Amino acid sequence: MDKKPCKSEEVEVRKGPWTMEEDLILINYIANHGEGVWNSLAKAAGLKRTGKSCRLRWLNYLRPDVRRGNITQEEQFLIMELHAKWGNRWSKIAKQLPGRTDNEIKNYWRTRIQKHMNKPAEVCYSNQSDCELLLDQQASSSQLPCNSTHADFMETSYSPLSSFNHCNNIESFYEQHQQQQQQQQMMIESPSNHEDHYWNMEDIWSMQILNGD
DNA sequence: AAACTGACCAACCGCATTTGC
DNA sequence: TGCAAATGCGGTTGGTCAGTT
Repeated sequence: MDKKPCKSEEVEVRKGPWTMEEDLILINYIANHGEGVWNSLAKAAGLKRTGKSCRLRWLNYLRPDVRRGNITQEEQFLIMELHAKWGNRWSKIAKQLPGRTDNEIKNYWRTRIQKHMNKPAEVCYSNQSDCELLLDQQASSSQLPCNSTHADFMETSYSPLSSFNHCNNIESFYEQHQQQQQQQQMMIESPSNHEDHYWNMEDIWSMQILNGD
């Protein structure tokens, strides 16, 4: 992997995708010591990552309350509403969608919504009334009435995943996790040429399921 | 089957803000 | 009050994969 020597001290800094081992170390460390003070956390945990990288990994992927899976129509509706109100304030928008990260919303906006907005035939809102028109169109095709509020959505359609209790039996989880991966590997008979062990979305989901959801 | 293309998303980078001394 | 370090945020990049030619 890409490694750069640091200016002041010759410390290796890992970049690129996180391995399962690194994730395990980070989860374990935070389970025991809590999050925060990321630079010293990274050092204390023995991770060759920057504090920034650890924080990002934790917030966007490893946090137990991160909600994976497709953005629902109701969430899309809410994102569009909030973006019309606040612009590219992704973290602010993300706070209104529990379990979703600013990075995820930002990516979603750019790859899905913005793409459609650029099409000339579609409504591109430049003011509030245009936006409301678009939102009404969205809402009419969803389960929520067009005058639904954020609170309506939250009460009716959002059910947060129960947090996994990562303090307790994380080691046994990993044993199960690895066994599952091996079984899946055998089933699909796909040659694995990765030297590192990478996580995928399903791993995180199964983590939450295994821990009592 | 191979090459190409576009969509998606994890992770990095740089800058702004906050915090602690 | 000023400075350095830590943190937070938004923009961007690069890798992967699925679909198409």
